Amino acid sequence: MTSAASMTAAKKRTEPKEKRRVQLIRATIRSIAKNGLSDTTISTVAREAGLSQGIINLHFQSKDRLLLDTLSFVVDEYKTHWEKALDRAGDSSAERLRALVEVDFHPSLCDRNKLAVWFAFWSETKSRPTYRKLCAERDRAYDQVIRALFSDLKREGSYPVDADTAARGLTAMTEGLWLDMLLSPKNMSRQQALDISMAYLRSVFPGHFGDPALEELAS
Amino acid sequence: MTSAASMTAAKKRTEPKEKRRVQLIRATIRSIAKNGLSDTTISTVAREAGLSQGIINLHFQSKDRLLLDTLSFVVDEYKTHWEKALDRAGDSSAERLRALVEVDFHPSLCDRNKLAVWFAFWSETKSRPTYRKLCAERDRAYDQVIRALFSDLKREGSYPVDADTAARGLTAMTEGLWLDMLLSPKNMSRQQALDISMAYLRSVFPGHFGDPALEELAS
Amino acid sequence: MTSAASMTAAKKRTEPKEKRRVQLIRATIRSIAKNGLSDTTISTVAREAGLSQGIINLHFQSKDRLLLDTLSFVVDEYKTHWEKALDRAGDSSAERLRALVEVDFHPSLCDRNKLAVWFAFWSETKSRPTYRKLCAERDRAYDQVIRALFSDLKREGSYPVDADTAARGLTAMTEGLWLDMLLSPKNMSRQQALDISMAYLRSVFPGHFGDPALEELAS
Amino acid sequence: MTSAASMTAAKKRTEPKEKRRVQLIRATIRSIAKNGLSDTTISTVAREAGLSQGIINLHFQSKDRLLLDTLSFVVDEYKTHWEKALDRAGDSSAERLRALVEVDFHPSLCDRNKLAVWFAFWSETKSRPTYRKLCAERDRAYDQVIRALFSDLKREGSYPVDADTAARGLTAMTEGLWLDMLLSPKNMSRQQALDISMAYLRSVFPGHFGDPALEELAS
DNA sequence: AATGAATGAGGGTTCATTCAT
DNA sequence: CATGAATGAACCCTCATTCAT
Repeated sequence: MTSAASMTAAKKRTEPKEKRRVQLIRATIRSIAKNGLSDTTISTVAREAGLSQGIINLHFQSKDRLLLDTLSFVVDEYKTHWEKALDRAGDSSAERLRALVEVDFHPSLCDRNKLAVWFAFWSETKSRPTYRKLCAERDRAYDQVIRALFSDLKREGSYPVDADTAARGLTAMTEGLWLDMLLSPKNMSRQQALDISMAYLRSVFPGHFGDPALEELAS
Repeated sequence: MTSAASMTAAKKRTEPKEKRRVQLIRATIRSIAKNGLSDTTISTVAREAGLSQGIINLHFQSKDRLLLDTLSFVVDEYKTHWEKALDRAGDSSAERLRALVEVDFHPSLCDRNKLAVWFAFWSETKSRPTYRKLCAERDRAYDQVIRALFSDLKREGSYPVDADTAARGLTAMTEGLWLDMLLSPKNMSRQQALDISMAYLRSVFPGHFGDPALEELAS
Repeated sequence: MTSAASMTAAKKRTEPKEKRRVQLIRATIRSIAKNGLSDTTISTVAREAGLSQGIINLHFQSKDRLLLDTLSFVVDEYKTHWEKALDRAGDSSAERLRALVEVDFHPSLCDRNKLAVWFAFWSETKSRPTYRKLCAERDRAYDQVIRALFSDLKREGSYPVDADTAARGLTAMTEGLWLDMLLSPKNMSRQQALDISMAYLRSVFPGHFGDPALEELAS
Repeated sequence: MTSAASMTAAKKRTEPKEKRRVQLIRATIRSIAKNGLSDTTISTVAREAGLSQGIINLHFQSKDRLLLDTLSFVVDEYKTHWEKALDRAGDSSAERLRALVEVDFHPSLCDRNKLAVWFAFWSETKSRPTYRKLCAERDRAYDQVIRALFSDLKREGSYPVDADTAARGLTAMTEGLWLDMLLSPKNMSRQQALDISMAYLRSVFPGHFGDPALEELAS
């Protein structure tokens, strides 16, 4: 057997493994959304994935690991989208800020299943240091960028509000809008959430962030 | 035996029952905060209350009812404080709005244990219609009042923002601030949360809601 | 206080006690009939009696004692009726035998609640020596009398069957008829059971025990 | 791999499942006989089977279903033996009747464990419609055959007794004999029970059913 | 004598995990 | 790799018993 052949074999053995993991993580997300975290069992996840019960302890050592890896998956996905958005955005702080807000309400991140997952883990953060650690990383990086952008904008013009205060208001508002979308999607669409966020930015930085009509076209 | 004495005797038999219920509900709140909703068992609640396991099915028919009654308790408590705050507040819309915001961050409502409870139930709302119903009631009443106040204020001066949009931004921001207080209390104190909210109101209604320095003194 | 007075007082204290015991035993009988022995709890009995839960351990030391006393009650009642019937009966063996059979299907002994109790205890006899002992006493006394009567009758005429065999056949048939009355009362009335028993006696002792038409009038 | 081999493989996965079920049902029968129905727990059954507690809810969804399936098992087994006996029996009604009586006291059906089960379920029949339904089926089929045979015999000769009355007397006597065997096996052996039954048939249909000495040889 | 709140052992059941296939 | 039968700890709940009133 040639080295190339064995490599191929190795690939074949390991690559599907990663696919299975993702398949199971997606099943976990659906199960948490459908049944809640306390009613998510190895059995509900396996059923959601269309596989047998034993498979989870085969690919993850335990249910705890599955949940942690699911959280990691969502955290990483969020970070990736957010960095890509910054890369694609223009140079102006306003544009970059808008890009971040838009990605927060982009369908691929902001769907109800994933929101359910975020809040499920957040709500157990107080009792699970491991969850907290994973979430905290995301928050720190995100906060820094947002604050920097707010500082930049503040320096450009003369606005009454303190930059940090306004920045933390935005992140809080985003989280609150996510909650509203989770609790009653009929009363809060992604578009409405985006509008509310942009209105906030306009009132903090009058003159920037165009006017509502244009926003809608842009999205 | 006088009538008063017999009344006392009668009370003694029935009153403790309600006291026990409240005692157990408070234990449930602590357990949810300490262990998370999925790790809150009849046993953890009983231990938290310093009583035996059997007592919970004696006063609540099932664990499910205990949880529902706990949610009801928190919902009712919130509503009560909020109505009292409105009663005490002055006549001006600005004052009434400020009163509502202050009550949202008042220690008796906004302590970390209760926040943990709110988010625990919110996060299972998608899979538990009963939870949703209880939460929805609270939200509806609250939203209406907030929007009415925003409408009033908007009518008083000429501000650029749409009243509803701004109102929904406030409720979202409040929820987001609660989440931040739950996730990292070191980074978000009640006072900071209040400051951020008031800053939001100032930027939406320039001229109202005084200036930051005064806020701090007032609290 | 005179001696007479204290005796009266003592009576008053003890007499109702016995009444309560009987009241509770009757409630136990109803509960066993209604719920079965395995679903008869202290609570179902208390409810059936219209009294509080604690009362049973007050009058009986334990649930086990309550059940044993209930069995004793039924056993004693049966014995009493049966002895009275013999006292009232004439001198001829045939008459005495008929009297015994009639008492076995007399409404006061042979009602469905009590049948349910008999079979409930019988069915646990294998695992409960105490039950067996109580039941065995009844059986022994009853069997002896029946066999004696069969022997007497046999001696009077010349019948083909062995007396003991025929006697044991009768007791077995009686028990079987009780079971049929318990299982499907619509298919087996007291009168039918009596008819079947008398027909048995007639075929064992041709010439005795009149004919069916007369039996019916006699009952 | 041949088709036969794969069939074997397939069998190995599914067949043990049915075997386990029967194994557990047999354990249930032993437990009911040993402990009584009210003291038969999932734990006693599992211990009797030498397996773990969880296995019962794995193969039967609940304890209730285990009990129902146990009853069904005994009912079916009885029916099977009884039909086979009829098949093997000769053509004459007398022979067929004797065959039925013999099967009622055949060791494989009439052992004390199974009798305990029959009476355990019968005694709860009043409070459990599901038990009643299962038992009623057995009774109906059995009664019809017995009555038909009694009718046939009656038509053959001229006997004084009503066929139905005599038939119902036999079934009742059989049940009563079973009870006696359960309550005091020392006083009632299978042979004695058979003798008593045959004596009954002889006295109802004089001339048929040979004489006792021959019976003994035949069994 | 009677109540009913409280207890805690033990019931049925669920479920994460293991392991033979 | 994947399965699913089997395990047993831990869950929720019931219930016989105790005890303060």
